[in-house]
Amino acid sequence: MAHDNIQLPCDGDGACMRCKVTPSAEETLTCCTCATPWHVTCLASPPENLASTVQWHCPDCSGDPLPSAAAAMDGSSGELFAAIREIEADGSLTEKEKARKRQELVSGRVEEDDDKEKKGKGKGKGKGKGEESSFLDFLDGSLNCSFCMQIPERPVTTPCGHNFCLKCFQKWIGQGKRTCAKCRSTIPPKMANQPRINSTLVSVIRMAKLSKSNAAAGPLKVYHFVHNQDRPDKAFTTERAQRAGKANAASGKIFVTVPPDHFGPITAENDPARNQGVLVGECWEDRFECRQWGAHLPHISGIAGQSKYGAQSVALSGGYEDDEDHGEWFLYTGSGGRDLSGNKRTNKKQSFDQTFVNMNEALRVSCKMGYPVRVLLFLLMCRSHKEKRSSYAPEKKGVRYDGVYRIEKCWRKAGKQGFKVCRYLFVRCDNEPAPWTSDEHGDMPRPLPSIPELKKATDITEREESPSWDFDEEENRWKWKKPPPPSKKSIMELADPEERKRAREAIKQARTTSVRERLLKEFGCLICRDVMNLPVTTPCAHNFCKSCFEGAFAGKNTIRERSRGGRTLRSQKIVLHCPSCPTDISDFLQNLQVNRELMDVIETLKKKSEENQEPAEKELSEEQEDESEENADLDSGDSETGKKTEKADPDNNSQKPKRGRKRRKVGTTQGVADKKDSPSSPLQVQSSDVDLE
DNA sequence: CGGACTTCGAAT
DNA sequence: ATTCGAAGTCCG
Repeated sequence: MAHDNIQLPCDGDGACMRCKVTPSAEETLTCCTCATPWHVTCLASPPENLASTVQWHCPDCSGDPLPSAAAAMDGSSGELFAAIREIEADGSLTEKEKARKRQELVSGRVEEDDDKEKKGKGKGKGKGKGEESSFLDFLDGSLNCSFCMQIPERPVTTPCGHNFCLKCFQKWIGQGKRTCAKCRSTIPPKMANQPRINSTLVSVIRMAKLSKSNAAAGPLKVYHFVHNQDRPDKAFTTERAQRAGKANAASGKIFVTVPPDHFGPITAENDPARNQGVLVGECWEDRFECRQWGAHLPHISGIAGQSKYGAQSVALSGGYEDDEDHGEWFLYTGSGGRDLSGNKRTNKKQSFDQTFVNMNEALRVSCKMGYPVRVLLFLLMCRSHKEKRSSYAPEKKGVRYDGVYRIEKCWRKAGKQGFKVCRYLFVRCDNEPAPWTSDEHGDMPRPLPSIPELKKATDITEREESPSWDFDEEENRWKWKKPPPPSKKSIMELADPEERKRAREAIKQARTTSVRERLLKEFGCLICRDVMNLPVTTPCAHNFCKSCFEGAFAGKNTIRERSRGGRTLRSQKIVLHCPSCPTDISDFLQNLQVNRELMDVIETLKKKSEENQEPAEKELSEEQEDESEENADLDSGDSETGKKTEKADPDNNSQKPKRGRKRRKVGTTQGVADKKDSPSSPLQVQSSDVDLE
């Protein structure tokens, strides 16, 4: 569809997008502003002499940007181009350095010193060179933002399937550019005005960052607590549950090994399935899934706790009109005081005073003791659907773990409805940065905010003794200064040999399935639920297999012929909604581009998981040896669990050239011996269930 | 949009 | 044993 008068650069593979030929070096001209290669012979007005070749601007950079934007920017863009030219002319810089400097200019960010940000803010974790390189190895540079050449921060994806940092992208747009910096496709105005963060890519990057620590993970430590192992992997799987709503579902298996009365962050040693713990910013579809990862156990109640012991977590959902959320700190309202008799689970009306009993008292105990309280935020319940959503607002609905907070004070006051409510001041105290910041470090102790309502408060409670969870000045991090309260549950459960046995099984199972599970969780197509094949990213930042996405609109035209009385009138555009949200994506559908960068990463991960398969099996067999006396009943017991097995693998494999096979020929004889046709693991049940949605 | 229906853990 | 809770879904 390329018209002759449209100028196009070379694509990511170096082929001219106009004539489809890959030009030789002599025939390639590189723009000195944006560093994009162009095919000389396809240019409408190629440079006339050598001098102008050296400092050549491509048609996109030399021409005026959008008139309105150019007017708004006035003379500054001229200065910018001059500065960029200067960088390009500097022979002492490598290409990468030039790219970085260009990006600094465009983004307005000035970093005098490369290492500065890496060294600052101690935190012991040290984003040293080693970690960085393994991180890059893993992603193989395929996701790098074209502006800054780094792993994209807050990645956004253009409809043409290219990924950039949100900030870099916005600066580019701010310069009046309306074409993709990589392929020169036009960027639709909606994307330009309101780029959405691609949360799947965020997950990719997070996984990549963790890959090193996971790879180095040693043998599993003794679990502390495991229960509900006979439950399904996912809540809401039975037919009955589907009929009656999600509340009917048996809540799923608990994946982490913390006791239900565990305080504070959930760390890697209690996460045998992933060996990463529950990370700040982790999101779940609903409260069932959140519960399975141990973050907030009650399925309905907003507060997890015991009145004599303390509260472990709270859910912040905006269900109480008196709540105020300021991010790093917020005011929380206690429970009770509402008449929920019968089935009025949604009654918002207060009909009597709240007192410090039950869960409210549990929160007060945590306040007095200075325990860390996990905070779960219900997304899209605090923020209205209607208000213009910022780039930072997650596009998914669900629950997000925001880290641990301390309750610095609590009191009672008259609520908006006249009845007294219990109030709690939560202040963040987590070693990981909050999901909404780009900080490298977690919280530092901060002064308490001033709370006007305290003047009218009664029953004010403050901490008297020193807090259990506090900031350690020497280590520069939050930690338990006093031992956390001992779990009252775990000891009992550990004493039960039956539980122990099941726990071991669960851990084994978790290990063998974890890679695949994570792939599925992070890269599942929102339609087929399998790992994405040929991923496409919508402008609203949702990801699907190309075929699923197209399938969803099969038979629907984007243009409707309006006819009345036999006469054809003007054609009218049809609005087609994204399968995951109400965004109109009919324009995007017209020219569907695969997110090849994302696809590459998925391929890498798939390969990696194949390679991991063998070591995992080996470890499994070792473990089976040392508990062989228990093995007899293992196989018989498990067979009825109609688990959702991943059936799509054979299909996928058959479509792709089998690189894995080729590589394996190195150690053929041994490889064949190791490789069984069907894994012996008991979770490979016959996949009779074609369990769709 | 509001009511009926369901689940699980905790507190009593 | 019984009650209740910052839930989720279907149905009218």
